[in-house]
Amino acid sequence: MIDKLDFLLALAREKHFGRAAETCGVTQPTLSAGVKQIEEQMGVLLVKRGSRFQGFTPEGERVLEWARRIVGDTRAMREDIKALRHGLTGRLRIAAIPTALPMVAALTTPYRERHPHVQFTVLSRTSIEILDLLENLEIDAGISYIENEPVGRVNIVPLYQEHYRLLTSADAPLGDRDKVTWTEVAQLPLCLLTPDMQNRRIIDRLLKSAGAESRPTLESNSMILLYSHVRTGRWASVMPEKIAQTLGLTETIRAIPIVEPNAVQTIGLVVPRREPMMPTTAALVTEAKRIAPSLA
Amino acid sequence: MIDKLDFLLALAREKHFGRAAETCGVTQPTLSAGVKQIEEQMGVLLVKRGSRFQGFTPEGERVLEWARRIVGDTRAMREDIKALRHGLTGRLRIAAIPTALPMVAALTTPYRERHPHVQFTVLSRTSIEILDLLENLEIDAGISYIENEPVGRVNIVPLYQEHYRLLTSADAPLGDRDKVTWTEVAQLPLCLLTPDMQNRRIIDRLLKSAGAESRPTLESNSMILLYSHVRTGRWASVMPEKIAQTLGLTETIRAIPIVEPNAVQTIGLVVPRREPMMPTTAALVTEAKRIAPSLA
DNA sequence: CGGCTTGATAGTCTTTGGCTATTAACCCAT
DNA sequence: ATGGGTTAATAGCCAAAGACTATCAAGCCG
Repeated sequence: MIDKLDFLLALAREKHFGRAAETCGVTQPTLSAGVKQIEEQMGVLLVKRGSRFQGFTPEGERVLEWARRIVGDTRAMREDIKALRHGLTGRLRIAAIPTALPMVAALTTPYRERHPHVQFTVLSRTSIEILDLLENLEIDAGISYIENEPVGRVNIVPLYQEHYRLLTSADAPLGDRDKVTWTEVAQLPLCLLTPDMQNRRIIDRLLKSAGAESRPTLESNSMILLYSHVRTGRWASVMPEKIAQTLGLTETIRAIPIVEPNAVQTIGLVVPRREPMMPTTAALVTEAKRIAPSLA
Repeated sequence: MIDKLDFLLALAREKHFGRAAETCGVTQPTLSAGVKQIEEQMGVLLVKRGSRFQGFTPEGERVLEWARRIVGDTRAMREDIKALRHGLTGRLRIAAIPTALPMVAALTTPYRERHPHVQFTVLSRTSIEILDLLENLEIDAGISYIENEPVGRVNIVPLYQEHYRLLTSADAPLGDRDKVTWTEVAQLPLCLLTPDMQNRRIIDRLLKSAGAESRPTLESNSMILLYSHVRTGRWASVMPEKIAQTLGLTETIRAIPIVEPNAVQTIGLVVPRREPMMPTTAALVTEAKRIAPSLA
């Protein structure tokens, strides 16, 4: 029964019977039969069919919600019992927005001190994708913006605040300043993240509210790429303070506070709202609460 | 898998392999094998054995908690989908403390107006038993005292307040009074519920704090029995106002307010804390919230 | 020590679940 | 239109799981 619900989750992820079957480690006919069996038990069609996958019926969507809970709880139970016997083990899957990646180490390092047998997988994703992955049980925790609070069934632990800096060469325009305004920043040719990243949308909003338009000269979804351009001394970018520090400032590259307004965004840990949590996830929440004050 | 978890729940209820198997509709070896299989999957002994059932190991208790959630959610899912198709159907299982039984009709009657296809099972139980039944998924909702708030994973909807009355014949001692004190009441030979009922324990506490001892002449777990004694005119009892009204006052039997103190206990609906709830249970909560003000 | 209760074990049979191979429906490009 | 390519359903087969009956072993109690 639970395996069949898992089939359904895979189908929701992949939107394709064959691929869903593959991720479940079964063949396509097996997955088809499994889905059909749930439909018979429920007495309703759950999947809209027609020679190819066409999405779920309303009942199907509802069953999916339940399936996420049930499958999630089942896995959590297994982990829970395993932790009772062997301490914390297994793999903790985390996804973080690119600008938060440098802060992940602040979480994983003390975590590993306490629980050396836990392995980590850390993915760089957009804030939207993170919520999606959480929902589909593909990650155990996310690190993302937490302003628009409760999007879905998640719990939130604030971690730190993003402050924005203009990254530029000391001898470039504005490079000698102690602080700059958003209006001034808007005049520069910038390297920014692509618009699917919330960081970019936040910066766009700030530029716009300063009366300027966002017209970045270069877009990328990689902070490394943005930074390597800035390092040449010929480009400028806007980055959160923490990541700018981590990437390392040289004598020639400066990170200048941007004011008017002195914008702030809160970044936090996002975990599935499940009671109790998986033990590995619970330990991550504990760690987050522990270190949050020291990051403030 | 889910069936096996259900075996485990049955075993927790019955504390006996044979009887548990019977309630699950399987034979004893089948249940034994099922339990053993979960133990193998988890890699831990869950049940303490020794020629007869001796309770659960700590890991077993933990698995039980998860099993309750998972099995409960699975049933809720089935009900949920069924409700989407056929409207609300099925059986709603309620347990209430004896003194609250007359109020159940205030809930079931409007409920039935809206959802005529739902059938009811209403049990009279002690407040302790109600929490136990809720925990073990044997009832969908309870009606009980809600003072010592969150005992376990439940949600609560206040319904009304119990006020205490002395039930006695008009020509018996105190029978002509407009109100009496607890100290006075303590002097009478009373018919009260048995001490396993919380109502009795509350009354005992009130009598004690009035400096008197509780020495009921007659104890029973049935309100009907208590009332039938009072009706003879030779006995007296202490009952909540609502049930006294329902049982019917005659010209000779009076319900006299008891003061010093004018004690009050809140009675409420208690449902499993599950998100979302079973649709039939959710409808009951809606109904409870609707009628609560009119009972105040 | 012997009968009774309770849970485990053995042996048999049915059901379920998974696989491969094939078919049917549809999309689309020629 | 028509034929190739894709995608899900169906058929047929086999292995594994699950459930039942019958029996056994360990305690318990008189």
